[in-house]
Amino acid sequence: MAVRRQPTLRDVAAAAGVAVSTASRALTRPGRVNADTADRVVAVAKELGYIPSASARALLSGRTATVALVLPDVTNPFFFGLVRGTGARLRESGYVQVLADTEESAEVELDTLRKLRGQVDGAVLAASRLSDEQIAAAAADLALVVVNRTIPGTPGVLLDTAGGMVQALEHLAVSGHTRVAYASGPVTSWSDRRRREALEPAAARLGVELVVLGPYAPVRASGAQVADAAIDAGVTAVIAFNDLLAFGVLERLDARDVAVPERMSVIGCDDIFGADLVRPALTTVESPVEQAGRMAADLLLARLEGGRSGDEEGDGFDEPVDARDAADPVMLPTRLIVRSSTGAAG
Amino acid sequence: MAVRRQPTLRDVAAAAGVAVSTASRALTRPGRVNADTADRVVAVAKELGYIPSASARALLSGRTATVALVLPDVTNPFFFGLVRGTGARLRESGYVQVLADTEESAEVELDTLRKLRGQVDGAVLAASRLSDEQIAAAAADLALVVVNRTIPGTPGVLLDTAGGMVQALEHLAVSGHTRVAYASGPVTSWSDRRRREALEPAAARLGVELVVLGPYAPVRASGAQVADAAIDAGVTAVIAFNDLLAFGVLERLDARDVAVPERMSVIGCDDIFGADLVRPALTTVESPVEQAGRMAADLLLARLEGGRSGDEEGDGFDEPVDARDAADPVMLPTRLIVRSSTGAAG
DNA sequence: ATGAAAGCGCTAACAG
DNA sequence: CTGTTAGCGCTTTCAT
Repeated sequence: MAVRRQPTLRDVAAAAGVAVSTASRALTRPGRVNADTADRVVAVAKELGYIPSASARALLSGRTATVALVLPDVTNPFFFGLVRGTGARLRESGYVQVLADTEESAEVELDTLRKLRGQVDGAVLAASRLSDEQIAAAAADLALVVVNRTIPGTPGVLLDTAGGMVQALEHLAVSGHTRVAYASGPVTSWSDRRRREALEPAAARLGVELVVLGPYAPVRASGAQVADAAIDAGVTAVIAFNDLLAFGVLERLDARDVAVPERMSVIGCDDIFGADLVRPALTTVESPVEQAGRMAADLLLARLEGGRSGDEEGDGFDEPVDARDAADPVMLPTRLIVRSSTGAAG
Repeated sequence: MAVRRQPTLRDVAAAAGVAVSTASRALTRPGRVNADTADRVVAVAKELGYIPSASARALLSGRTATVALVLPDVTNPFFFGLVRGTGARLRESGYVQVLADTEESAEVELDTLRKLRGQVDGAVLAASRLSDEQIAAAAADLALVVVNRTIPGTPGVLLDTAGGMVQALEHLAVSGHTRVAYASGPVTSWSDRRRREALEPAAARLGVELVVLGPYAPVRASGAQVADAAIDAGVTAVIAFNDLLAFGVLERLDARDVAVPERMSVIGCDDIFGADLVRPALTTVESPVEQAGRMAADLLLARLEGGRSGDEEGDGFDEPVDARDAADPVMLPTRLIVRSSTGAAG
């Protein structure tokens, strides 16, 4: 501890016998200065353990080389791939990634976004709990990219879990299931709505009766209700909103001595850690989350590095809308992973 | 997008018809300014959507109100509690927590620490991959608290997993096991060394033969080797370095048709997500990780808020060592959670 | 090629 | 109680 005072550029310049401006150039633009001088400055800087002050640089340039990834819950396994994907891509471009956990609270999320403004150059917003309007408002103050949301004017990347669920339904239909339940997630979930909208016509097409259960909180504990409701409904298969819920379903079915998959097939979504660990192993929909993270970071960096919207001295007139702002969000395909929790209709 | 220019304090002051210094005081020290003036400034600030620049404030004060939690792998379930604990405690004190993932690499960790200097007021270093010397050196430049490491002069908090493992051994001994394997973790692991040092005398005391296997990479894939080695060694129980490894052991035993716990008992460590999900459910050592996080944050905040070591103009003489620097690190107790993967000796 | 000086947004003296 | 001034560490004109 007992942190010692950091050497500043002035110290380096003094020690090297040059002006601060020269030292600055030597360190940031080695080409624009005498080679010998540059070498000496660099040597001195290293010797002194000089590290440029991020605050000072940020104050001057307005850029922090830092990007935030804002998540409702860092410990949700679903986001792991996202963290890796954005992190990798950002590091490649010399950015530092910071993670912000909003604890599933819109209020905390809003507050975080406010504090972040000025601290970071931009943010990737995943599974936001905010309304479209709130996000749009926030996007006016901070470069934003959303994941699994469509906000007009804000770039985003989408995971087509609805498509994966349709694959799941097809898989069940082929196995002879004619009555299948979908255990839906939170009413506020954009993904959930999309899935129901995709499952209904698919069920009709496949000649399968679809029973929509719920909504349920997408956690393990809700699985018991789902399992009971599914048995009541007389279905032979359940598709759960996510793997956590599916885990709970498996537990409850086990407790009630309902054999899986003989009497009930179970399908989850996300392929989180543990899906292949439970017995029977869970059939689930896998999303290219890491790729989604990389793409989200790409979109953000494109804004940051590219079209710097230099509206200094804005005089009240609205800026023309950037053409790319209107671009459709990227949609990434998902796929069904078949494991032993699904089988022929009982 | 199309981020608009942020209003500065100058804008606020101008709009309120006061000097910037007055505006500054009104916003930060409402007491030291005329109430009416203060109200007006605050109103104007809100209306303009003024947000103080973190960079400017940091540049001036040298403090960023930000603390980093540095982890080898954010997606390792073991760290979840830590993230929550430090996060909660830091938020209480108005600090922002940023997570840095070092990808299990000493090099990245060192680099991260370098970049962090100046960006954050301090850092909590968990499961560092650095040498004691490297950590000590880093601690000279940045307020540091370590978790599960003992670095002279650097405060830390320890999880007594070694104690938990002794409990595990006792549990096995009571169940009649007389020959037990410990599947050890990475050679660089401080915890692993402590555990072996604690298990050996405990085994002698309990009249149990202890077979140390390994070292193994603490991942699921290594579990197969562990299981095979345990069977070879003729033990009736395995204590694994962590749950991930134990999961792998369970898988392999299942594949080889070795009944658990009838022919082999299995114990893990950490009680990560999934430990109660696998079949049979895993007996494991649970650590108060969240509490550890809270304590680590406490220690760091104490340094940050308290004894500001103001060694301006250091003249070459060493600072006297702060008394607290030498304090023994806090040690937190752990406990065994018995589930169905352990039973009487086969 | 290099130095001097201005200024990013803010706070902390120091006057008034 | 409030305005003026200086300066945090750095980059960037503008001279030289």
